[in-house]
Amino acid sequence: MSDLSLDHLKPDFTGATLASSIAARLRMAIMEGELAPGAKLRLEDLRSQYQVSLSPLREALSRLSMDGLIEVAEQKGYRVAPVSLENYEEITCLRIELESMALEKSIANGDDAWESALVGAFHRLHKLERQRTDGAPIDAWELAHREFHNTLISASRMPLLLKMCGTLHDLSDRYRRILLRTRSFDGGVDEEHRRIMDAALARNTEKATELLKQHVERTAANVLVLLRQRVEEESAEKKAAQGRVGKAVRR
Amino acid sequence: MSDLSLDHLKPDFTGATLASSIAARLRMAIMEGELAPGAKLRLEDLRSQYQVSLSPLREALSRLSMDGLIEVAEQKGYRVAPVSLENYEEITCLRIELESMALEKSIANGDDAWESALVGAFHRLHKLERQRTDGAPIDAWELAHREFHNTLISASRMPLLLKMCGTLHDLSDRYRRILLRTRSFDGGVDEEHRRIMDAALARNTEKATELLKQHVERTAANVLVLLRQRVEEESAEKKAAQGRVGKAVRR
DNA sequence: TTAATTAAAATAATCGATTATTTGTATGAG
DNA sequence: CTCATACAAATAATCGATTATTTTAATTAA
Repeated sequence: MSDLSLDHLKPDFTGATLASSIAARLRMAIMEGELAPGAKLRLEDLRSQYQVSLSPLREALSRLSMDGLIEVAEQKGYRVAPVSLENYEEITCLRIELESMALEKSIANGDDAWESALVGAFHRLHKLERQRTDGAPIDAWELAHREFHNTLISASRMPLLLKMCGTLHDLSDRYRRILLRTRSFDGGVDEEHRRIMDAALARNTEKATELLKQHVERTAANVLVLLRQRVEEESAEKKAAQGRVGKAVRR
Repeated sequence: MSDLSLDHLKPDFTGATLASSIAARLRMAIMEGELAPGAKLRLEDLRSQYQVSLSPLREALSRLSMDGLIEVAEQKGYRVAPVSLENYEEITCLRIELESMALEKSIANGDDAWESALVGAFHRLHKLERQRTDGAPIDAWELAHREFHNTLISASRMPLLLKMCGTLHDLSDRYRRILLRTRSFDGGVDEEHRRIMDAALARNTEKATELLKQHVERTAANVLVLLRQRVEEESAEKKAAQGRVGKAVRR
């Protein structure tokens, strides 16, 4: 059912190649913010940390760069993709446009298998949602959440579009996971998912896309509050640092 | 003005790294159909052909895979992305949606610099258009054409969207260049470009996006005629081959 | 004849060492 | 003191050889 590979989110690193295993581990570290946005990635450090040679490491970094999680500067090196207000707003805007389009096609084309896959994906997510208050299985929830959104649009018969939506979902998730780290249980999300599913199953395209849009926008609004705070803090720090340098130079 | 790098389309291969140089050369070979869709890419062959080691070669292939020009199968190898009716239809559909969105934003945000860049890009394209009957500078036209479409949407302030549009443009171009290889002069295209530019400069969003849509669809229709032929021929050949095998087995 | 099994060849993935480039630091001239 | 230059250290890019995996071909049994 799923055209969009979810392999890189699975917790086991038994990928066929070393490169894919390293890519998965790096991806997780970046998604969780363990590797901070904008951080420089020195090849030698990574090499010794993951105990691999340069070849698979470069391969892994290349792959992450194509998902927009890493920036590459020729001859200069790699760094974790920085975060910014503009970037998150663009990601959100594109998610709404592209996922809506995909959902519309999916509703038009979805068959019985799609319907049951959707019900199943929601069920799994719903169960994890209730367990989410006791912290532990956050990764499982992230995975189920991604899978639910992916299943929604999986009948669209547009593999490229699905890929784009998956990439945008990941980019968006990084912001959410970094900024909403200490997140409290939010029953509203679960209900939103259910209503989107219901509208999709009822083949009510208008309603489904509208609900999806609201769902994405509401999450984005929560993230944006904290992101704005963080950006302001950082620019304040920067100014303070510049002030100190100015004084030092002056004397 | 241009957020979207066009470096990889320039004819000089003086890229900073070997990997990017190889990537550019491979890209050109694929875009021109010199490396046929679906063709297997053996590392050893490429290595000896381009006189490089495996490291930069893999790096180059990774980069092309992220543009969808190459497919990677772990432990199995690389192949040139195959072509299909469905794939081309999806590319066209996405181009229309995404370029329209980008054009809309670009018209909303475009300043004086954007306007003059657009006029300049059209001028360069227009001059090459008239020379195009005498075959030679086809690459120059392709580059100017890409640059015109890119400039149209360059004021959208959405770098990710620009990147997606550029990628889709390349994918679309491969089909056009492979199938419309012996293309005769088409004055209509030039006129279409001019009308799109005029509508954009007049800030007529509705008209500009509609004209852009028609422009993309008209080109796509031309390609699709030949693509359908080709697909039919291939399936016929396949049947014939199967027939032969069947006979051989039978006797 | 077909299907399963195994050995050999071809091919992809990885490694450790080498080369090229950039970055940081110190020195000296204006 | 500032800017420029040159040197040294750090880092990225590349290479040639090695290891692991897949594909092909040959062989045998059903």
